[in-house]
This record gives sequence, structure tokens and C-alpha cells, in this order.
Amino acid sequence: MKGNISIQLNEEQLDAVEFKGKHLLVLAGAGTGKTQTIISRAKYLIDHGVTPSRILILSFTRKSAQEIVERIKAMSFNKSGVSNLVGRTFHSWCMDIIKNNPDIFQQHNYTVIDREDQEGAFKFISGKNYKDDDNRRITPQLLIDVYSYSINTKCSLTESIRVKAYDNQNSKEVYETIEKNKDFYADMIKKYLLYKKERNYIDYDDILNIVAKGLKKNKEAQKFIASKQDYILIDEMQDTNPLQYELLSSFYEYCSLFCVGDDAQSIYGFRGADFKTMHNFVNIVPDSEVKKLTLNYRSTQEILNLSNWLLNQSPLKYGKDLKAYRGVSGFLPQIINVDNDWIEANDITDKILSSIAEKGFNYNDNMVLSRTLWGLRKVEACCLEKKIPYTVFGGSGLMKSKHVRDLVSALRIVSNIQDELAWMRYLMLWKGVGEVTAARIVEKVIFSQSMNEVLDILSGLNLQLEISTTLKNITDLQSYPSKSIHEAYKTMEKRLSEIYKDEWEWRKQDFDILQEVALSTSSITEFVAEYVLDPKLETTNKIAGKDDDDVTLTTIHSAKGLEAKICYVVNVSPYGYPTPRAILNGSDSIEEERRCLYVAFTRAKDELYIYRNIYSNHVEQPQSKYTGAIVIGSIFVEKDNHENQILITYIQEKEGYDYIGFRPFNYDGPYGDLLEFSFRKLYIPLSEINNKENIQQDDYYFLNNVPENLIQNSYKNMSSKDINAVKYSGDQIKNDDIDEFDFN
DNA sequence: TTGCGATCCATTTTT
DNA sequence: TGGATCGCAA
Repeated sequence: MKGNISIQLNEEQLDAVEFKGKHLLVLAGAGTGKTQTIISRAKYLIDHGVTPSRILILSFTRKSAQEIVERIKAMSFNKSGVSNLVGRTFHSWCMDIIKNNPDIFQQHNYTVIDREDQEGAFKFISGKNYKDDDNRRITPQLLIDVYSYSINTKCSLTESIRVKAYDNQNSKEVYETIEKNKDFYADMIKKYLLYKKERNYIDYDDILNIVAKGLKKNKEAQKFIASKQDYILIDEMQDTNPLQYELLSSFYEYCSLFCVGDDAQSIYGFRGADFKTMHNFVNIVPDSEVKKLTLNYRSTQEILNLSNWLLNQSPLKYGKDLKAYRGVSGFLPQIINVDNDWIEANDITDKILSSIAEKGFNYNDNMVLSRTLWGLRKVEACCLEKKIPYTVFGGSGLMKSKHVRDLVSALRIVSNIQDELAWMRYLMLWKGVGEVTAARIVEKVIFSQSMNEVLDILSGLNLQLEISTTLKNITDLQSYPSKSIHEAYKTMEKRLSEIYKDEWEWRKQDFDILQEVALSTSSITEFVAEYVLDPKLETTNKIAGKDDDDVTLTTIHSAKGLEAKICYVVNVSPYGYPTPRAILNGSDSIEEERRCLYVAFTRAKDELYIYRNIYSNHVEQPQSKYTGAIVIGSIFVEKDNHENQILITYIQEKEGYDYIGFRPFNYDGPYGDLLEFSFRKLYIPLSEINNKENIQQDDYYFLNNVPENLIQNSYKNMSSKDINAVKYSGDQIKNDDIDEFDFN
């Protein structure tokens, strides 16, 4: 990637790298060589006689941790012991600590479960559709969020419910409602904790929690574990949450912390990270100092101007004013207006192709960034069509796909007989076995002491042969995960191919990769843990590029640390930034959206294209007190082009924020084009409109009594009975009137 | 009880 | 878009 092995550090970087005190936080702006600084610090330590195995490198994703380690190794290849240098995520580090010290933490035959399993557990406990006294649905999803947030931020249940279930509102009524329903949440969480315990499950949060709490309680264990290393180097410090700080606090005394991060790139608030914590670093960590990096090596000044501007629009003081080492290039970031997502995707892929054909770039000089995973779908489709090789970053990859989980469920049973979720999944795969039968079987086998016992019970049940054969064949292969995948595949292939039909051809290819991955683990238990912790091993890209030369499609969250010469940011549209949900959640979330966009912009080195769809063809809107403001607005009929439907466009306004790229209304700088009103389009079938004879093109109307379902399905089937379109002749409706609107 | 077809519905972000 | 859920027939 970045090939230069001898690295020139600037003064600021050198000052950080040669830090002599105990703990240090390096506050580093985007592109200022954060990773470089960590790498150089490691090299500096090694060069000054520190044994590599005494250095621990923590990063936010496994990929970036490994990359850092690789680069250090490349720089210090002649030093002895450098191959022992370790790079981990917080989770995989803690997993290792638990695995290597089962007695200290009292963890022996566990199975690590992921989000989908957690959902399964909560479904089992709470029922799928529990409604509380106020008829609010409490889904398994929500229960997990509440539980997880409260653990990661170490906050009270009430606070967690308020944030996750009540959109961060803090009115007296909300508190009263929470008080009323809190018992239910508490009850469910208690049952979940018990459920895990009975089945030897450990979830994501447990992995950190077990170690963090354990070390706090036991001074001796703390000293023992902490003494395994002298230096901890941490990347992406801004994403560290209170639980992780608690974990680190056990190491203050024994290790020296070297942390690097950028508060303006903190985008993991939903997981409990608070960017303000960075500002308190010296108060939280004893004997610590803060240094800054301000010179940007990545981008042109034009790109930084836009990024700086974005932060400066905030009421918060980020205090970032990035200066480009490279200076100006004369090429301004471009804003491209598009009518719909397909035009957007086509334009991006055309630009990618011409960047290669006309400007001599490679595929991997191009990167497409999106706030959401599905925002990349249409670009992906266009890549397929135009035969552009690409790799998708972020989201669920191989390990979350159904067919892989199906096969892995067999392995999980063998490694932990109490793994009820795996049992259910495995049994229900087979023909003639549904939920009820599966549950009956589970009841019989779950308390078995050994696989032999299990197999005996199964053989007495008159089931089809493959069910027990598969398990039998892998029982003795516990220490050979790769082999057991192979064996399980042999007996399950027939059934799986029946289930997945014509999808099977491409699905089955994944098992080769899976076997490959499993080779590096030494037991099924370890393999399962590994695959839960790193669930997005190589997404199979349908068109592979030569020599890894492909276009990167990525969510902004997965783009941390990435960069490319040409970046395309999709859907910087009304309600793209901030999203309706963020608006609803209030200023903290809105600021996080700003930082997301900032991360996206600052990935670009040379060229930045920002796509905006002003005429969004589906209506997204906050389900909140603002609903009325959106439905009631000035509306004009544009044209009748959709078989018996009229297309209306209405302008949406809300005080405080404009919806497009945080653009203030009075701005007239070089990026003035970022300002637009927010237009929305809505198709309404003529048959649904009462006095349709009044409707004429280019006339202004307003709608009243537009039912919710019409708004949600505006484009397709609309079935409402009471749309009332009347010619508008009065004043505009003001916000005060929203309260009178009947939303029920 | 299972399994299939139809319909509804929601849709951030990740370890 | 597809995933989850519902309703119905075998």
C-alpha cells in the first residue's frame, strides 16, 4: 500500500513518537499520519531495545490491526522477535485473555454467540411481538440494544431505555413511561443472563465485561494479566467506550499507553463511544499528556477546505483546521445532482471507467462511500453490469450468510452440546422437522454428557440417517475444525442444495474459503469464537480483479483508515445527512452524522464527487412531532406521468436545520450549491382524490388528512380512502398547527 | 405439524 | 429489496 519504508517524520510526529512520559494521547486530524505515528512508535520502541512481544497493538478492526503489524514487520525485518508482535481488536484481545486463563475467569466450555443468536435467545425469552402497556412493540432487537448499551456505557437501565427506546428524549412523561415499563425490560434481561449461563454462551459484551470486571475485582489477576506487556498502542481511540476505558484502567499501573485518535471522526456513539471523552483524557488517565498532529498529507487543500467548512458549521467547536501539505491542485470537489439512484450509480461507474481509460488510474484508486450498506447496492449492480471488479467492505460477509450458519450449527453442537440455538437451527434444516419436532428432540438431548450419549438418543428416535451421521462424523474431529467442515459438508450437501436450489451453485463456493480460514484455528470452539469476532472475512466479490485491483465499495463506518485518489460519496441528499432518525434523536446524533460525512470527505486524496438526489423518489420522514410539518406544506402538481397517478412535489422546511449537507441558509461561498430546499415527490392515484377536477398542473395545493400508509408507500400501491386535495388559497401552515393534526 | 405461497413491513452504522 | 410473518392446504 504505502510503499516507502524509510519514513520521514515531521516535528509533531517525531515529538509524539519519542515521547518519554507514561501515557500519551495523540490528537490527530484526518490524514495527518495517525497510523504512521503508531507504526513509528512501535519501531522506535523496538529500536530502543523493547522486545516486540512486550508490545500490544489494539485497533478497532482486525484488518487495520493486522495491517499495522505487517507494516511494522516490514520496517524492522532484521530485528529478532518481531514476528511475535501482536495486533488485536479489543474483543479478540479479551477473548485471548479468557482463552488463555480459563481458571482465572471461570470460563471453560463456552460458545461465543453473535447478534443473530442473541436475537434468537430474546425471541425465545420474550416472544416475538411483546407489546407494553402503551402498545409499544418491544422487539428482541430493542432488548439487545438496551442491554448492550447499558453494559458498554455502564449506565443505568432507565438511561439505556431512554436512549435506545425513547429516542433520547428526556421529558417528564418519558421518564414516567419508562418507570412504568422498566420491570419488563429488567425481567427480560434477567432471563437472558440466566439463559446464557445455562447454555454456556458468551456474547460480544461479555467478552469485554468478563475481563474488565474480573480484573477490577482481583488485584492479583490484574497484575498477572497486565504484566504480559509493557506497551499498549491504541489506534482509533475516539471510538473507545466507557467499558473499554474500564478495561484499560487495569493496565494504567503496569503498562504505558500510547493512544491515537481524532475526536472529529468519532462515529460510534450508538455503541457507547463518546467523543467528548477524548477531551478529558488527562483527567481520566493518570500521568498522561496530550499532543497534536495537524498537518495533512493525504488530500489537496480544496478537499480539506470543504471538510473544514463542514465542521465549522457546527455549533460545537471541533477546533480542526486541516492544512494540506500538498497544497492546492486547482480541482474543486464536485457536487453532482441526480434524479434517482440509478442515474447516480451509472454516473459513478462511468466516471470510474473513464478514470482508467482516460486518466490512467487503476480500479483501486476509486472508492465509493455510503452511509448505509444498501446505499451501495445499486452501484454494485452497475459494477456487475459494466464488468468493473469491486470489493464490498462492511456489513455482513461470508460468515453471516445462511448456508454457512447452517453448516456451522453442526460444529457448534459437537463443541457444546448445550448449544440450544445451534441444535434448533441444525435440526430444522432437515425435511419433516419443524419447530415443534426440533424442540422435542432438543429436550431429550440437551442434558447429555457426551456426544456418544447424544448419538444413542438420536438413533432411538427414528430420524433420517444424515441427521446423526453428520454429527457422528465430526465428533472426533474437535481439534480439526477444517476437517470437520469438510466432513459435515459431505453429508449435508444434498440437503443444503435442496434448500438453496439455484442459489446453491454460488453459495457452495464459500465452504472452500471457510475450510481455509479454519486451518488457522486449533479447535472448533476457537473457530466458532473466531468467526463470531471477525464475521466479514472476504466477501466473495462476483468479479475478481487482477492483482487485487478492484474498486472499493464501503460504508463510511468501515472506511476508517482507508483512502483513495478518487472518492464518490453517494446520497448526500435531503435526509441523507442527517438521517431522519438522527434528527429525531437530537443534536448529539445530528453531530455524529456530520462527523460521518467528514470521515467520508477526508478519505479523498485528489478528487471528490458528492452525489445528491434532490428528488428522492421515496418519502422518508421522521416519525415524530415533525411529521405534520412534512405532510402539510406547499405542494404543486408537476405532471401526470404515471398511469392515472399525479405526481406532486412539495417543499419541506424546518427551522434550525436545512436538510442538505448542513448548509446554512445564508452561505454563499464556493460550495453554495450545497444549498437547496428539500423537495419531495409523491405519487397519488387520481382515483384516490376527491375533487380531482380541481387539479391542474403547476397549481399550488396542500393536502390534509394524508394517511400514514400513503406516505410510507407513496410510490407504489396507495390505498387510502380520504385524500382531500383542495386548491390552496390561504397562508402557509405554520408549525403551531402541527399539534392539531390528528396522527392516530 | 410442516411447508409453501402471499402479504406485510421496515430500512444506520459494528465488535 | 428481501426478510419476517401469517394463513392455509396437505
